Amino acid sequence: MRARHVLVRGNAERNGNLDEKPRQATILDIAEAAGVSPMTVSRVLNGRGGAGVQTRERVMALAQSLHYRPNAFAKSLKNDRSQVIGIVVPDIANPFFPEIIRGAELVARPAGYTLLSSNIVEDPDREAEVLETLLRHRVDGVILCSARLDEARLLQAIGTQRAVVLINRAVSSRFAGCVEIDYRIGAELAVDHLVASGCRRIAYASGPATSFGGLRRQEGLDLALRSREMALVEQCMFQPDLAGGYAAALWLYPQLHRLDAVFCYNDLMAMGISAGLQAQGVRIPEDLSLIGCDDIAAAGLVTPSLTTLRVAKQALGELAMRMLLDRIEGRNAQQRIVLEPELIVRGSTRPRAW
Amino acid sequence: MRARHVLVRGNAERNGNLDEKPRQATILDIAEAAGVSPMTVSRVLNGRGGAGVQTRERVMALAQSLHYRPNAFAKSLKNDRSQVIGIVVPDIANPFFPEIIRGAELVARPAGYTLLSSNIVEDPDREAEVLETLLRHRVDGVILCSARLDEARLLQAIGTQRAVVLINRAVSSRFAGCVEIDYRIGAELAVDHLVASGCRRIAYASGPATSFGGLRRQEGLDLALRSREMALVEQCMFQPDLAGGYAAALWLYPQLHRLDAVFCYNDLMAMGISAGLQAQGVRIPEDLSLIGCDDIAAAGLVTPSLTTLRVAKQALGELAMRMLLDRIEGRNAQQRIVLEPELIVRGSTRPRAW
DNA sequence: TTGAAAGCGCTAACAC
DNA sequence: GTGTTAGCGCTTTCAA
Repeated sequence: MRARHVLVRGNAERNGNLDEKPRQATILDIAEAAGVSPMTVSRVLNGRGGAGVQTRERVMALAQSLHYRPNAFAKSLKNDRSQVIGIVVPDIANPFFPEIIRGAELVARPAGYTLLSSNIVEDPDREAEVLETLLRHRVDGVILCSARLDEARLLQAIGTQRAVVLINRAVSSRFAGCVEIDYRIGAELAVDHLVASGCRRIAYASGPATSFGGLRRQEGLDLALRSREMALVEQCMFQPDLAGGYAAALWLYPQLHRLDAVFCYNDLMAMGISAGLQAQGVRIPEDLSLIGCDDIAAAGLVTPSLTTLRVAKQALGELAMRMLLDRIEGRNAQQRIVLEPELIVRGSTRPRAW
Repeated sequence: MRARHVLVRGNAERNGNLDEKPRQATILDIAEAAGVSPMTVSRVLNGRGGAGVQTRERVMALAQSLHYRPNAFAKSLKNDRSQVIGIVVPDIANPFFPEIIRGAELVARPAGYTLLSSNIVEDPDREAEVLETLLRHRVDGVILCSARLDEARLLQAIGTQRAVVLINRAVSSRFAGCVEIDYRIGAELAVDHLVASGCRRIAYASGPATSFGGLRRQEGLDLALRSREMALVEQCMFQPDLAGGYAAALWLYPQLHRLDAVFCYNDLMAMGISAGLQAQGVRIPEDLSLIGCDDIAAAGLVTPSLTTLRVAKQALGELAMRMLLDRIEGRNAQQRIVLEPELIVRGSTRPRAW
């Protein structure tokens, strides 16, 4: 053993109380025990070259036996990188989003990043707050799903983030990458199908007014209907979840004589409407056709099974994460990705033959 | 303005490249600008007393205009507390868990903690890995849902965490707090109901072998059946999700002549089984009664609607988080909480009158 | 009321 | 191959 390094603090001194668990071992503890400098330990532990074989082995063994665990803070503070990525979703309880998170995770983990997911419960203020928290934690990047903030606040909030990818919300690609679903095409497909199956009086049960995707859906509906010299008969706005769907059902019930189909913001809403109306004796699709959006797992299991626009949720998450990693590393090649939804025809709409 | 503090680094120097965004302002930047010491700034920003009114105002204004944002790492490194709590769930895509997370969040936020949720995709190795990551990030505590690790690995993994609460997994309360569902009582309720509605030949579609709650369910079934001089007719083990349910349906189909009811590990499985069997022409509940567990939102919407054991998911999360906060602060008063599930009778089991 | 010094754990940059 | 120095941003302790 060579130079012996100064024992900065004895164990007794480091523990406030000797009864407590011993403090986490640090690189310094290993260095002392191994009789080398902290720097050498750091090198070994990080697999950088330039360390004698015996030294390496001694250090490794000690790290093991002292239960050494690198302190992520110290590392991040030093490196100015946290290896953490934030993902923000409007509602974790909507099965649409966990699938996106899964996809993102699939890409993030092998790349050495940890995912920090936050749920904003459909509240724009909370969204700003969450973004701020992520900023304080110096996340290396953020994926923001269906941002509910208005343009100004959004730009302000993401302006200071290191790298951002938005899902279902477009901004100039200078500020963030975007992965979008082409809901206009989706709406077109839906209208096509409804009209072909004999529907003429279509309503739109929209979600939050602040939803970018919701606007796109509506534009798509308007365009598709106008090209057929039709128009939306009715429109209502409720929370994009089951409870919102029930509420929408109550609202729709007295208007049923004027309608023969409802296009819904998402599957949860459609399922709520379906259940709510059926409880009143309304027959789906005989009395009313219903189309959802997302194709969450439950859509195929409810009765009647839900006709819906399928979105590749996991792919969405994967693509967004890949794009974010590119942006973090300064490879900004791809700025915008658009996915097209697919119409899945099931039992909540009348067959075309009708 | 009084003493002028040394300008440690000019802005140009601090930014590698002048074209890049300016670096995040630090407490030092504010101190320089305000002509006070960093310490004073720290005091003001943290609302600790002991700072002149004018000083305070000057500092506050500067923090604002420089877009100061505290660096969570530096704080944590210094304070040895991260104000972050980890929550680990087996599968984020199972609607059961987002509800727990929501409950936990509800309690954590007002207490000043951020939630870091991780999904282990039903893989014990991944669970150990995730726990290790949390440890590196020095989370202040961990809520572990339905831990899949065996006892030895579990104790090892949680031994070094600062505070731990387990959901649906019991260990000595020295190591962790526990919040449990009393699945034995649940199973008893289920058997009661099945027997009363004329079922005699009951099977159990179990989830992961490593699930503590799964074992409890089975024990409950065994006890309840034995007291009636009955026994499980059959038992199978599949993934606790929809796909697992479909698989179970395939397996069950050829055995149907020997069965009149299946108790399922969770609702997702039950829904999968229900859909799978109905696709084969099996009538539920006429040919087979089905009971799920959890009462996720979809359970009431599928056809037939699912008889199930309702668990207070959000309460579960809230209670666990409260217990964890207690533990973090050394108030270990309450060590174990048990919640009882409630039988929700719906359409997937025959009426008692039968 | 305010400041100086020191250190949390780790690692680039530069010795040797 | 290995060590020294310095500093990431913040706060505790002690001093003025």
